[in-house]
Amino acid sequence: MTNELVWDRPEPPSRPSPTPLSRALIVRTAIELADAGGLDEVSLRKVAAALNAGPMRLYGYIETKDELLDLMVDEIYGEIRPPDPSADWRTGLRHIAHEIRSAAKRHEWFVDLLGGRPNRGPNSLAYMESTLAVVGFESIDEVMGVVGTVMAYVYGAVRNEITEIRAERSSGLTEEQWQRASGPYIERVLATGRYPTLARFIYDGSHFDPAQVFDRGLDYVLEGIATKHSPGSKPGG
Amino acid sequence: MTNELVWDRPEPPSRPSPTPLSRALIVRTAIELADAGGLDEVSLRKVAAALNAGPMRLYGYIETKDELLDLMVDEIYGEIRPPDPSADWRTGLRHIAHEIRSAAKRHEWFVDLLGGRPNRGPNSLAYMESTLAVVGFESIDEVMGVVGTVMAYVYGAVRNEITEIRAERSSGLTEEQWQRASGPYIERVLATGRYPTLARFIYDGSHFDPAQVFDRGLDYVLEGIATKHSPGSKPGG
DNA sequence: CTGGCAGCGATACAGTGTATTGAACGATAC
DNA sequence: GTATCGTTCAATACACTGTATCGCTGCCAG
Repeated sequence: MTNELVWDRPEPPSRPSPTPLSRALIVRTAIELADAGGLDEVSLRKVAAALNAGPMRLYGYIETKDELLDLMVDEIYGEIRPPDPSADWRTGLRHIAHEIRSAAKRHEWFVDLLGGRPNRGPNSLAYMESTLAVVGFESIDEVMGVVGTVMAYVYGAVRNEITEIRAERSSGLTEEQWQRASGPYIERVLATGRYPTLARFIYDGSHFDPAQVFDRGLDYVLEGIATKHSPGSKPGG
Repeated sequence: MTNELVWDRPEPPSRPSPTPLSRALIVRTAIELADAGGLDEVSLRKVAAALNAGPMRLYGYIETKDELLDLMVDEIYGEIRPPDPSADWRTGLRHIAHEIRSAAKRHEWFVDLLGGRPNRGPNSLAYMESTLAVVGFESIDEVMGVVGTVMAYVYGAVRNEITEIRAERSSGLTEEQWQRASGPYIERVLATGRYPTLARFIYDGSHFDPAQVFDRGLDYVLEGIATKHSPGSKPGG
């Protein structure tokens, strides 16, 4: 008994010449999806679909989803241009801080993944290398303290900035507008008089360019380091 | 036709006097679960199960899971003791920084939620109020810049510290041990000679008490602020 | 032509947040 | 005392996640 309707099978069962895949291609696709729609758009099914593949196919190139995320982070580290090696520590660190900030603005999801787990990819290591190298004190411990402090500030500041951008986007309002006009809740709370300083800030504070805010904070940090390491107070002392 | 086996229904269909619930109780339970096993243990089903309830019952008290997370964060803010209002700005900010750090060590998940979305709960607002109030410069803009900088540093530093603790716990090794002995990967990479400073740090760096590292960085930041606002350089100028 | 093999798809499973549905209860109206 | 109503909860269902397993398919070695 010959089976009927053999001629309109859903697809010719022969392979439809699957797109060739590679780690790099998968990572690039995932980054594009994340840039467009945030980390929520990076699921193995969605990434695979964007590559005309089934979800399981990715496991031939990637151990686990976390590994994919690590690769994405390392890829972004690769976008960060190292400072001029001849630069002094201050301009070098400032350069790196700005690089991180602008990378995070290009890829907002970057900051969601940054502190999450230690990163040991090649680009990440190169980034750490050039960052440590630009600080020229002799004591390696001091170098680490300085770099760690600047990086902690950069990371926290960028995270705050991105969070604010997202809140504005999702509410369609500027933070300033939001704070002034936001649902009756904040108004009511402030009207209780229990938060006088906060109220003063919200009503009277002028809101600067985020880049300026970032730079001012960075200046505080760098100035503090310079003060503690000024000529005369030898490093290591 | 009488139904057979009516007597051994899975449960007497009358209500087994369900535990009375409340927002506060739900939040407390969720925090306990998170403290014990991280945010992964906070799913609506697990929280509900810990309260002998079905998952959907929580929705009578909570709009969405994100709201639960917000409530958890606000609860932790409530644990932070405000600084002595008579303290000068420097000791006040230092106090708050330490409070945040110790709260994050008690509740490691705290840092995962911190920068995620704006927090407007009552405890969070009270925390912001007392933080802003402790900085006594006259220009509200300057206060904001100072507080924002310190908080960015604190947030980034705490996050790094918690991340390191987690990595150590999951590998069973100290970061130092890990770096020195870790799988051949790091060794091999360092052996390429492309990361001389990094190698020097890993091999020669002495690893301090995390609390000391935190304080040193905090001192950098506070010192920088003090320098820029030293008597003579009037605030607002 | 026949076997193994490698790569890939389909299926399956346990878990998630949440919408919908329906059943049981207490209180209220007659 | 009975009927109805509204509230409160549990059960079910849905779309989605990451991933283990399995079985098919086409290619290459013999």
